[in-house]
Amino acid sequence: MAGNTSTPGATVTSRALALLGAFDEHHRRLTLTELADRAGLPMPTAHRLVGELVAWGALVRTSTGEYAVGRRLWDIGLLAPVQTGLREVASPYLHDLYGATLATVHLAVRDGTSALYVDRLAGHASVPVVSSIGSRLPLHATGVGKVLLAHAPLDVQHAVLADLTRITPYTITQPGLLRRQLARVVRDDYATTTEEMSLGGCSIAVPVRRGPDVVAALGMVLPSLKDRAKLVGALQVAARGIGRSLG
Amino acid sequence: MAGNTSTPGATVTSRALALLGAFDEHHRRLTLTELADRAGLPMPTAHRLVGELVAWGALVRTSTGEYAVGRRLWDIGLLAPVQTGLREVASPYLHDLYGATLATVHLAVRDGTSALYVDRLAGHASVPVVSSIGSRLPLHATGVGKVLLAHAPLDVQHAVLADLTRITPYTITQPGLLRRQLARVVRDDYATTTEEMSLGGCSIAVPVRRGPDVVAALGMVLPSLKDRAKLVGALQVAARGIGRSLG
DNA sequence: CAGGAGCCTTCCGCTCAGTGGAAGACTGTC
DNA sequence: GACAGTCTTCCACTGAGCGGAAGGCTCCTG
Repeated sequence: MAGNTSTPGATVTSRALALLGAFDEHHRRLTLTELADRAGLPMPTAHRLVGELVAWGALVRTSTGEYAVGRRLWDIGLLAPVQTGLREVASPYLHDLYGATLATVHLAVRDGTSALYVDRLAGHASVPVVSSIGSRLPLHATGVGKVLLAHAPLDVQHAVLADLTRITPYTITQPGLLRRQLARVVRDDYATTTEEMSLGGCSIAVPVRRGPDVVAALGMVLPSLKDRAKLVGALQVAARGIGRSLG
Repeated sequence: MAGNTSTPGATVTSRALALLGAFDEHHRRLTLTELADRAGLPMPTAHRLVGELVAWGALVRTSTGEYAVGRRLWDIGLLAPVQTGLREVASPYLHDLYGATLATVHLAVRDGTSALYVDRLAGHASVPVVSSIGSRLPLHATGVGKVLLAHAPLDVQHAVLADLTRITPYTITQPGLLRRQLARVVRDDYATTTEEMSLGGCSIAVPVRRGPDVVAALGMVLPSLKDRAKLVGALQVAARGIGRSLG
């Protein structure tokens, strides 16, 4: 829109969105300079656009002069269908599970080749875990991930099996081994991990089905897998309940 | 940006944001026509901007051809400081409370003259309630609202007391009566409502303090207030825990 | 306390990105 | 098969947006 643009072809909208995209889990607060830098915009341009975003409420300026994501974007983000159906429906079941076991409970969906954590419950007594709502973790190293992977299209499985990054010494990095595990996940209808994502943490997960389709995975993180049978039972009851409520 | 604009002075960014702002709790899915209408833009303009927003992931097009808020906006919305501190810290305490009582548990902050629900837990056994995460309800008709109002600046109190809309036959609409209740809330350190927001639902709420400041309110919704003393105790223990964790 | 490094903000002339009416395509409905 | 409702594409006109340059402002540091 301007004569002397340094990057002809870039739209105003794309610049504004680049500013929003400059924020991520590790950059929740940014100065104007950082914002301009991360969005690849000259300072004056960033300054003007950021001013508009702040005026609207997409961003806020903190008392320290830094910028953060604003409440209005938070509002609108919550309207995303990511949760509207699934999360809303699953919420009571997650609480039930949490109440019964006091372990960290997770609800995740597959987003490309990652597991996207849609909801998470963690109490005081729970094992500390790395996930948080909205975070993405690899499919091959988490309980919910293995469930989602086992029921994913073949091209996704191939892509994931071709790149098994090691996270802990116990992470499975051999495609053949993981492939056999996935077959077992389909057969037994649940998956487990043992310190594959974080040391000291094990997990169990089951698929959530809407009709015949696996739409999500429900899992929990524990210090050990000793009560496996009981936990799988509890998870499956909750998963069926969620599936039924999804209609 | 354009020669023949119908509304000179409006920036591209403001138009794009207007499109995002077209979504709200009651309009989670919109057709292009509705979007253009609600954003006050001509169809072709809306079409082009929406295309960019979809390409970036701010919006998604559903299988029915309607538009909804996209996953990427959801991601970024979650980074808002609204929850980062408070919600994260409070989460385990809410679960503890839920586990102990199985009632709907709420965490709210004051946003202007409304109570903004930052988190909510509801199980199967709980009374059905209107609130959901991200929703705003009036300060004068909810338990958490009364707590927040009682500790709000005087100008906010005046503004709210001047406009007490009736929601149920039991909603308090007399300023004098509410004023006396607020004094009691400050004295007793908890608030109650009886079918003032929704018929069949009562609530109890207590303030969450960070040092001397009331930063949030913690409440629960129940079919009756019979175990009031015990519930207030549980809420206050949780509220103090949250306050302490906030440092 | 001068000098300087890093921030942020304002200014302003150039120009191309953005605009939206008009027209066309693609549904479903009677 | 006409029609009403959606959505999509086209294109000539132009003012909104661009960003280099310059000016503030706030901390440092010697």
